[in-house]
Amino acid sequence: MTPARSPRQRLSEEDRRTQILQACLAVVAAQGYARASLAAVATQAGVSKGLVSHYFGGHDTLMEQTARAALVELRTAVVDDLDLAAPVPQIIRSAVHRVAHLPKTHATQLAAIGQIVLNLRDAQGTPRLDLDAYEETYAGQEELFRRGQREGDLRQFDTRVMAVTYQSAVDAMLTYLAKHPQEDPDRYADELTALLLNAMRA
Amino acid sequence: MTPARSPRQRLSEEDRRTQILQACLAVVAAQGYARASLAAVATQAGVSKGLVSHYFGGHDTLMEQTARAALVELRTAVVDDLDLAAPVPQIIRSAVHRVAHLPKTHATQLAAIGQIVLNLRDAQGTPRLDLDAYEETYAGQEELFRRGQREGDLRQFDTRVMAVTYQSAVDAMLTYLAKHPQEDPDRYADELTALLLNAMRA
Amino acid sequence: MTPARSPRQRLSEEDRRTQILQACLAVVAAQGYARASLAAVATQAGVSKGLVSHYFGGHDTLMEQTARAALVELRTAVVDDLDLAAPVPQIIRSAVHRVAHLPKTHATQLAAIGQIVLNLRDAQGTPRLDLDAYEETYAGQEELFRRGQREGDLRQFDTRVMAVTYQSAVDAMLTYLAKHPQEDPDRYADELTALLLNAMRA
Amino acid sequence: MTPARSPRQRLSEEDRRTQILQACLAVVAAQGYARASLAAVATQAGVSKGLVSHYFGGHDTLMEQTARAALVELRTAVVDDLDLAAPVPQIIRSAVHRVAHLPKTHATQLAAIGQIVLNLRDAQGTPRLDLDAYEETYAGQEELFRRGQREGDLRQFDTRVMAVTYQSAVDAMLTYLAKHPQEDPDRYADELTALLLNAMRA
DNA sequence: CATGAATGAGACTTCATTCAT
DNA sequence: GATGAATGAAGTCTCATTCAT
Repeated sequence: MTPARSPRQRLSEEDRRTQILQACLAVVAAQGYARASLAAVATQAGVSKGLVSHYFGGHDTLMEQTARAALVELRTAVVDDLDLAAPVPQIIRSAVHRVAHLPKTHATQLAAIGQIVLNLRDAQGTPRLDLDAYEETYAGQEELFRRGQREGDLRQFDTRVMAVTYQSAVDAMLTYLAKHPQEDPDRYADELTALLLNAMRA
Repeated sequence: MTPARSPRQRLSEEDRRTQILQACLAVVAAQGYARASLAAVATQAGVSKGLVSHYFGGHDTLMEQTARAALVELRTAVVDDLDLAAPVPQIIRSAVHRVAHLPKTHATQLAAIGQIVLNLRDAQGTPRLDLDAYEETYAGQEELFRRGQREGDLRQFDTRVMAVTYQSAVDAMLTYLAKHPQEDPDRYADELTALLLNAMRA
Repeated sequence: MTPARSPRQRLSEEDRRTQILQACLAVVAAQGYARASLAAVATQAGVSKGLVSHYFGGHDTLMEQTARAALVELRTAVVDDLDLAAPVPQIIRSAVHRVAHLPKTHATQLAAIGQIVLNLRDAQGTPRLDLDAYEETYAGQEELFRRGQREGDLRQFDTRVMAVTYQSAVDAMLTYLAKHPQEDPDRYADELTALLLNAMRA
Repeated sequence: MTPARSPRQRLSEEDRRTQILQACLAVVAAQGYARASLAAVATQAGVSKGLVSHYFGGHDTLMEQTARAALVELRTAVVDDLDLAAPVPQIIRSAVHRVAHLPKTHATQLAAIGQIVLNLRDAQGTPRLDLDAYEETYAGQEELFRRGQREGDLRQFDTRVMAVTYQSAVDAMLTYLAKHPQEDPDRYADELTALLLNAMRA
């Protein structure tokens, strides 16, 4: 919680940034967005408040970059090594299983992203990290679904509604497994895959 | 934004409380949790800051009561007049359609509840309005699903996973329709009902 | 602590004033000057805040009148029935004994007066209930001492220093007995009288 | 009243703390406890409100530390260089004379301590700086008196009553000299010493 | 006469941000 | 480059006071 603090260590800019981003991630996940003051982040990182401002310009920028960095970590964990040439049902099954393990391996990232996305706003009060990230995701999934339909693995359905539903089911699995750590992720993933493919398969 | 302000109007305690709760709901939905200061709420309601403190004791109590009041409004809008004796698939279809219309009729309630639930925390930093409300909801839905299975309308499946998934699909519909107001709620509801019943039906 | 409250009782102005003064006395003595808000006094008296303002004009006036009323009660308790024609040493002995019993019978008055005298100030920050009351007291005592000197009961000494010292010794007895309720007031009074007369007597 | 304010002067923590404590002492002595808000203290010290909170954590802590610091100053002024091996009557004479000069040299400390001790209370409303300091003082004086009795300089008397009375007489001298600056402290001290020793001496 | 709803000033406190060192 | 002392702008909350009923 309060890492050692050797005074005046000099690090490269790159190292400093990741050090501070990780600290911010940890504080937001543990304490919530409102309590993640610059002072709290600086303490967690073992640096001075001034340094945080210096590297990230200010509070909001730090939060935004923290969210983006966490999102990259999640994407990598899910997509890495996924065989995108495989039949669509198999891709779905693999992806769902990978996501099911995120709460155990990337709990802080999941928690922090939620906090930041929902709370970070611009001067007018509108959300700053709009869910356009989702739009991107939906498009990719629709394309996947359409390939499955073309290849005869999936039946005909509205790919947009399915993409939204699919994404939501996966998100819900995350929330549920995060709140119920004793559940077996793979069992849930199996059930969910069956449910989804039952709805999709030709 | 700044409603007329006739000086020193006297209202009953009941009226004042609902007036302030509505104002809080509006501000949280429009500006986000962090910007919903007592000052902002008071301005929106057209009353003094002191009055808000007087009636709600403090910031956190106001937020909690706002969330609870909004939740009651949503529940009423969905459950009211629903024929609970009907066959389960028909109940599901009706409920999904009603929920689909919430973004148009109860957008502020939906937005505000999300903000408050995610942000309101106690002194230790743990969420204060835990999602135990969900647990309650899941239990009710599982019971419904089991009745459908007994009556032969639904096939056998894990009712807990299905409840989580069902709820998430409905929530996602809400989010999606809120962000895409040009979509036809009933069309989406039809599609989603088909998808869900396809996964459930015997 | 929270007296019964029959709504809208109508009392004469005189009764209302004493009712409120007593309540103020009690609150100041028990909670201290800073906590004796008009609201606290009104609650203690079982009346509305508005009524307190109405009868006393405001916070400071109420405090001043409370102190004056308490002082009158104390003076009466000490001086009443005192045989002012008796030899001076005897008067002193009687007065000291009476004062020694005040902490048991007039504890609230003693506590409240101290609080108010020390805290009540005018707009410039200077004490408002100046200790001119003491000046009056000193003058009376000096006169008494001089009579004793004329009558040969007391030796020659600086009557002003003696008056100040005498008053302080009596005040200290009050404080001491208030903090040590198990002490016997009459024993202390005997000792103090002996001590004082030893310093004064011819 | 409003000292010069060079922007952003940087001081060591130690210097800042004493600077703020001195400012608090001055404001409490001049304006009274109730008017010694953090804002008033900060203005007097020529620093921002935030800094006062930062160094002292809060209002009550600041007041307590101010009182303690002032008490140390007073003790030092009285006890320093006092020949504790001298005969008891001579010690008393010296101490009384020193105390008699405090109103001229330490008026603010005297006034501020009185204010703070009487007003600072904890959450339950009970005094926070209890007069246990007095208990300590009484014990020390009783010991001194007993030595005088053993050595034959003082006659037999109740040392506790004498200690309370002695302390009160000295306190009263302080109050009196503070209110009558034209009085000669040494003359008063001479008179008081004579009076006290008359009561004590064998 | 009496109430208590309502206001508004001001207190304390927390932080993001700046800047002298 | 790095620190942390210092500022100043909110924000929450408390009350004395006013006034419609």
